[in-house]
Amino acid sequence: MQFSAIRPKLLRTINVATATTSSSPHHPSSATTSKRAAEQRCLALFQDHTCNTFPKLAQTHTHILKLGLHNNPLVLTKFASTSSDLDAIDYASSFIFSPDADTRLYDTFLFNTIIRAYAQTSQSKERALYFYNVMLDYGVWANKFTYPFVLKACAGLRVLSLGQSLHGSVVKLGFDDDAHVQNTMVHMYSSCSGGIEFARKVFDGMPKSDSVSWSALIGGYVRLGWSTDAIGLFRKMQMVGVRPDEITMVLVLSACTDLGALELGKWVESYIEKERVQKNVELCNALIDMFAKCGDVDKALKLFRNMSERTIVSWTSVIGGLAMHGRGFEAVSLFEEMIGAGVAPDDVAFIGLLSACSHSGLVEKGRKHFDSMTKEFKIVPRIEHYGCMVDMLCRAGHVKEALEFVKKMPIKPNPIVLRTLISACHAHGELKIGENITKQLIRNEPMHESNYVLLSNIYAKMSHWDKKTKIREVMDKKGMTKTPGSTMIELDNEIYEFVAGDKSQRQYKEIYEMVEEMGRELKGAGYAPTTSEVLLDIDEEDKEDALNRHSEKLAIAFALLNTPPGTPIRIVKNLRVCNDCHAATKFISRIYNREIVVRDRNRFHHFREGFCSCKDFW
DNA sequence: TTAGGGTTAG
Repeated sequence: MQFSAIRPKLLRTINVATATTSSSPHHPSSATTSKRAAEQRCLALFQDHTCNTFPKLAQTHTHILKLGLHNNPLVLTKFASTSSDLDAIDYASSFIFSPDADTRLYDTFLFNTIIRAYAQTSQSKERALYFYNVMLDYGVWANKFTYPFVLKACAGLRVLSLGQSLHGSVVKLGFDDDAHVQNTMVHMYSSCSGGIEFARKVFDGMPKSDSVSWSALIGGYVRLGWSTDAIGLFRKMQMVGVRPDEITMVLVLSACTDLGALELGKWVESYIEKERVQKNVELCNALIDMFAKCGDVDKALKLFRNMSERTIVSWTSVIGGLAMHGRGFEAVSLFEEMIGAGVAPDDVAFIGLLSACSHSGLVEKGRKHFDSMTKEFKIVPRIEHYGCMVDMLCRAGHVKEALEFVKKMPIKPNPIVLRTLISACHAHGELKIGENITKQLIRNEPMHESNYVLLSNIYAKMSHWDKKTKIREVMDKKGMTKTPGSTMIELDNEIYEFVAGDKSQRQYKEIYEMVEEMGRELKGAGYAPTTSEVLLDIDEEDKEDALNRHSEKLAIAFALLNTPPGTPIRIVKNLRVCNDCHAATKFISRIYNREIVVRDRNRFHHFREGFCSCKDFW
């Protein structure tokens, strides 16, 4: 951890502070005011909530100097705690730690105030820890209030070794029996990579746990993607009689969202109603996100319309939800409604909007809003925004323009952008360009499996069969492991997970018979398997067999066997749905007269009567 | 005169 880099910045702000003071006139009346009254006047300045921005704070600073209170501890600490934006906090601390400051005034409360200010701001966790070190350097003792701040900062940085050393200090000073400190320790460990076992250990050793302790642990499980276990923890929490609150419910909903478990999500919603958990904005946002990502975007929209108070997250969740379901027009008009309502869009809202334009082929709208993002809203585009634009141009078939766009981008394209370009080159016949980009990408990312799949597809299209065969050998030689595709389906409050060629289900014989039957019906209806999707070096018949064992097809067969005719089927795939499964699912929706909703890694596909809502662009 | 867990995208 590098803390030394912070000093020069502080010194620079000190110069700014001095310049501001010397240029301002000195009022003789201030000098005659009694010290006590000056202090009161100064503290009153901080009651004004508009004073927490940098320019306002600088103005306040001038006043402080005028009143001769630059070394008053009350004023100093109030000064630091008022700040809420990073520049302002830096400014305040540069003032407090200026070379002429009276170091005898430094106490635990003063440091706690500064550490808290930095720990609460997302980009300044390092500075919180830096000032913790400064505090120790000055020989000022940390108390039980210091550690929740410091541990929180460490959680944000996700550095396990640092957290362990703080844990050591906590034990040494005897604060490890304090409930707040214990809960923050669970949170810290559960946020650090590789720390979940430690979090569990602290949690298990706690004499008493409350909803905060459970939420800290459940949150860790959710962050790791251990959603099923997170739900399991929630059930256990109920069993031991700890009442969940709105934050616990946000986390539980987040786990449902990850699993795509709509029925479970609905149950959680009714639980919230039944238990009268306070439905604040954040909980409503989590509900909206859950419904949108579990396939019921209309319900998400309804909840959104009924909200009395909305934040940018509410708008973004529902806009992103519509985009994901291919309802780009509605997403764009909701975005425009948001601006009309006076809510300023942020960078995330623009990602939702641009991805809506991309998924629905709204190229002109996309260009217009991308332009307004930089010019009107002064948001600097990140690689994700450029990525959306490239994706949008590629889907619309403007491959040449997309290539030009990438060349002109002020930032280096990341592998995601390059893969988008390569897929477009493959789809629109720019094979040579696609091959070159892929080779370059493989040099940068030699262990990324999908780069080889892309190259293999390009060679197949170029009819370079020998080169295509070689790719498999290269992959084997490098010992690359493929992320196994898996599909989940929810049935009677249980979640079933399938992987390719799965035989772990009790029903597996019937499932494979059903897959066979589906295959016969599909062929009769004119479906031809897309065997070029299969990377393995095997003959055509075996390839067909490999496709039939894809996890999506197994899950659909399972659903056809276990649900009444005519009921919709909802499945969740961990990767992008493959070409062949997409084509097959269209046929299945018609032949078996089922609406099939597929959530893949990127978006939703609604299959109905032989068609998909994505109009074959995904 | 200070304290703990949460939501959008990638």
